[in-house]
Amino acid sequence: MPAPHDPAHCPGCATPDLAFAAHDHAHCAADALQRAEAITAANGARLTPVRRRVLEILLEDHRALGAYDVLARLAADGYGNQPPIAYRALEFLVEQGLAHRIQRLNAFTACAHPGEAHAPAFLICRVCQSVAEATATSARSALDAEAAQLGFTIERSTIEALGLCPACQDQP
Amino acid sequence: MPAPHDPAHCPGCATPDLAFAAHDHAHCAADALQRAEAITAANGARLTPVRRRVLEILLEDHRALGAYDVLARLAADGYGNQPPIAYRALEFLVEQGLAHRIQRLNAFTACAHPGEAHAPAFLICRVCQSVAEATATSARSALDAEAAQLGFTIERSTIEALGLCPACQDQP
DNA sequence: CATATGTATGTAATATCATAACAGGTCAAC
DNA sequence: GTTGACCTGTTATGATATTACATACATATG
Repeated sequence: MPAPHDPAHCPGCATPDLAFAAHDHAHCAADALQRAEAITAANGARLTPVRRRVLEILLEDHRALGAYDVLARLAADGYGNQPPIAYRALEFLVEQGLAHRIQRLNAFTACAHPGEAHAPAFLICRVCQSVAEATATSARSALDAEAAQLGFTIERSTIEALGLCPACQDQP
Repeated sequence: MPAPHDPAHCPGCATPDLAFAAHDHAHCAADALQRAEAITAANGARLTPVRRRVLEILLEDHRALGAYDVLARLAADGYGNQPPIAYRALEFLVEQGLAHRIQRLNAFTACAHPGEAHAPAFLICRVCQSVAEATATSARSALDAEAAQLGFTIERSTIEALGLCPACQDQP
């Protein structure tokens, strides 16, 4: 079992705005993969070659990829090139908390904080397409409170924002 | 120009949980149509027969309909039955603030509060499929604050929750 | 009234996203 | 080494959405 993640050794990982902060991305991705091994093992699930490869592809940068983009990459690597190949691997990663689906984009992104229980909000830059995970704890609890007042019980909620990331704001 | 909307005369309309409250839905829908006339006129836009009909269809109940569902209804009424017919009318209604798109469902719902500036959260019942608009003011401002802290500027945000409405909770 | 202009609608074709159903392969437990 | 669970491959199809172009309609203007 790998050592627990230590943000102190991961420039960028310590901040919640990982996608927007300069950081050692190779480390960031390698670390995520290592944690993925641990998490799936702990869950009794198998991080098979296809699944692992899909996670690697998603981890290449902090953006969201469509299932067919992933599929094309898989096919280039010699895996099957039918949609279910990609959808199944992506579904598995989402179930394991290793990736998230971005509703607004019909696309998927690697989870920036695997293993930590969280229900993030996504900040999507409409220029560079980068996707950051924000914690959204207070937004979510405000929403829960309002729903409760209406007698509605929330089971899952989606919070996604479209706009400009810090870098893209500076050069309009 | 129709009289301004008076919630006092619209049982249910005064509450934010319109979709879940018992109310005179015929009045609710008729009123929304009337307001739609006023709003489009004020915007210099035309509420043409197709567009009006689409709005009527969406207003039939507080649920979300897919573009192809709407299209089938239009075709039955003698309008064209190619996808752009429905998508264009829906897009128009969304632009005019008369309908909303529910990302999670790839579907559309009539706006419950047309004419009032708002950026609602949607509460979607997974059993009866009803969709309520919540104001989500505090959730949205919490989200804005967090994004601002990360240097991200939000232009549009989507807040959608899936769960159980009051009625469906009572009979599981 | 004629006609130019912008806007709306109709239609064909196609792109994009997603799943159902089944066949075959892999691997670990027994 | 057979069983059973799970994973992958493949075919087919369904669901959602857009592009491009043609036609019709409305309004403003000569």
